[in-house]
Amino acid sequence: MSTIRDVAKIAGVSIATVSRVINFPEKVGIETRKRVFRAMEVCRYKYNALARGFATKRSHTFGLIVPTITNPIFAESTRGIQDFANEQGYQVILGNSDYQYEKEAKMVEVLRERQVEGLIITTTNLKGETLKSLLDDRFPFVLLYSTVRRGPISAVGVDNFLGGYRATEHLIHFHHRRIAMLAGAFNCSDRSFHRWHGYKRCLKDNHIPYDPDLVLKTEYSLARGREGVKSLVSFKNPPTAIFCSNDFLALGAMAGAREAGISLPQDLSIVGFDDMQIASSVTPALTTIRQPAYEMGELGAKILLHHIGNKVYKPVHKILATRLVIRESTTVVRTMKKEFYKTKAMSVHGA
Amino acid sequence: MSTIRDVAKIAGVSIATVSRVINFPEKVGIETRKRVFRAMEVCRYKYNALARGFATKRSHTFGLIVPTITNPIFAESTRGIQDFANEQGYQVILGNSDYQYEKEAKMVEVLRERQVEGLIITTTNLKGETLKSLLDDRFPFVLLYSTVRRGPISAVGVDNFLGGYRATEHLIHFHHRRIAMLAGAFNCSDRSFHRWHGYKRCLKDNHIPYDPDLVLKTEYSLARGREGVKSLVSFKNPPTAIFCSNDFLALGAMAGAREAGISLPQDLSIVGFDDMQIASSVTPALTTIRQPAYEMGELGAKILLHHIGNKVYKPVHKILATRLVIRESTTVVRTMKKEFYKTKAMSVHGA
DNA sequence: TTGTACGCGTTATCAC
DNA sequence: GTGATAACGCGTACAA
Repeated sequence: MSTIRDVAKIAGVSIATVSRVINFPEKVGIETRKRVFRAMEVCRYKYNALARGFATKRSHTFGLIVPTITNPIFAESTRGIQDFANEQGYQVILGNSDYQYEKEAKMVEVLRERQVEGLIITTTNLKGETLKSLLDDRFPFVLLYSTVRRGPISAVGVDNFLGGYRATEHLIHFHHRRIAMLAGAFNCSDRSFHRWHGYKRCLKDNHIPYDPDLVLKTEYSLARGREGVKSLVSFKNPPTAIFCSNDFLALGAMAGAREAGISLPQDLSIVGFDDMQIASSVTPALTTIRQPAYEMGELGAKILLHHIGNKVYKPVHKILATRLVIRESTTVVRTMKKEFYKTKAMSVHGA
Repeated sequence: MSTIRDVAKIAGVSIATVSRVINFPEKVGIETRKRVFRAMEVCRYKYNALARGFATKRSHTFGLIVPTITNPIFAESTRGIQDFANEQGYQVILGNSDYQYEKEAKMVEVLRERQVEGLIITTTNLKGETLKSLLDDRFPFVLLYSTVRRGPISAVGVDNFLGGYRATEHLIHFHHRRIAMLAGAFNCSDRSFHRWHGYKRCLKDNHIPYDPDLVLKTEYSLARGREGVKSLVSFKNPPTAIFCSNDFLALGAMAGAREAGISLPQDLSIVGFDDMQIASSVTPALTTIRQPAYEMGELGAKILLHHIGNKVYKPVHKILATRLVIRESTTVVRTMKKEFYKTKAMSVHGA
């Protein structure tokens, strides 16, 4: 590979001039410029961005750590991040933590050694050493998908508590009282934990006793959703509705329920969380809590770049709005159907 | 940030020794080693992998270009790539082409400037300048998802022709004769083109006339699948089955068909291509051509690393097996149901 | 407008 | 076992 030295020699100028042609062409005489460009062609010169990064101490790269890119919701936010980053001349190195703190910590280590200028992390452990040490070193980073309202860490996420609350409320509105929850393991994500809190609180506010047997903590996957629902419906007093901590779990639960001979949504209402693309195209279309994933990623990248660019660090916390998207996977509890529509008619009259 | 120079000074050794402690600890006396390690702690030394890359001309990075990471099938293969790469001490920079050649070309440019050691590309244009110039420069790269059986370019993919053939054959076996195809635009991917050829050929082999009106070339998305099916079923002589070029299109088609009041699979059989995770969990579960995405990615990365490591370049072509996964979205054409099962019974006797 | 010279953090090749 | 020193390719003062 030829370098600016080769180009300089061929063009009969100094390396500084070549460098200028690359970075500030207008600062170089038109004739010299042309000569340099031709010289570049002659020796098939290719710019070395890594060398620049080394010289300027700016890699124009940042690291992104997600639980796993195979979850479409993370793919979505990743696109948001990439699109903005690329536009700004940044590239992103992607790593998966599989919801394991050790992998996350290792990845942070590796990426920092690689001189990424900043990190976007969907963390598995909000309280871990990793984030603390990032903070100590004043290393630019922002959390994604986390509900952090204050403190020194920048984050963009949604109100998971409220999301859980709304999902549950929607079910209660449909007269469900035996409402189960398929939750992601709490040690994997504070998100699931907050959603569960929202669920619990909503139950309480509506004077529905909390039954711990109705809460299954499991891994975020189709397979676990499938299994979970089967165990749930085998109870002597099974739930009439399930709130799932993410759409994978919900979609898996729908499949599992059908395998168990349950008809949806008549015999079992299901609500998810995320609103991944496919959620609106399945049957019954999934009722779910929508997270604006792409926007979240975009915003996260924007904030990170801002941190990188500014000397003074002022953490920013953004809570984006979620939205309950009511589709077909939830309906009025069977025994209450007549009742429900009567009430409905009345309330319409009342309005 | 402190450097090996600082460490050397504190430990009272030369920078060469510090470097040796980092790379070949056993080559350094135990006492000196300890002193160096302590010095590292003192000045909170962090290794700079970028500087190493600069010095050794090995970035331990490679680039990955996919159409879009939001398509779960590409997320799957990406995981295969990452897992293998990380294991080998490599990181991957991810870029999206959105099936646009210009974006792909630009991305290749950017990544090469970044000194990635190799490239894995799911290309949009097999014949373009980009790949040619990569070849000219003897730059290590491998194609993913492409059917390339010979020539100078390394590739791992599946037999798209055969996949298209088998999908169509399956439909014909179910007595369908009006078989439409929802295809990805041919200028976006040779994959769709080959699948279409398989479809056409199978029709021919079974003496079914090819009707160009039954082939819709469109973008790979849920929305386009939805629209496509609606236009298809509005024909005076509508198809009884549709072969979709990928699962997104198929899933979209299922949703669209239902919106058009068609019951699945009785009135319309649908087969997809990819077998993305969700395909087995929808209703009706999607019959599709399975591609081993994760393995494909893994193998691609393996081949790339091999190319990077070896001086002599010998292209390798791997065609992985696809598999027709018959689930619930395809069935015997309505009018032929009785006929079909009679034949079936006979053939059982015959066997 | 153009050129000289140095620095960035590491590896690598010699000597000792 | 250890140290001195020259690369690596670029940016950037500063000088001309």
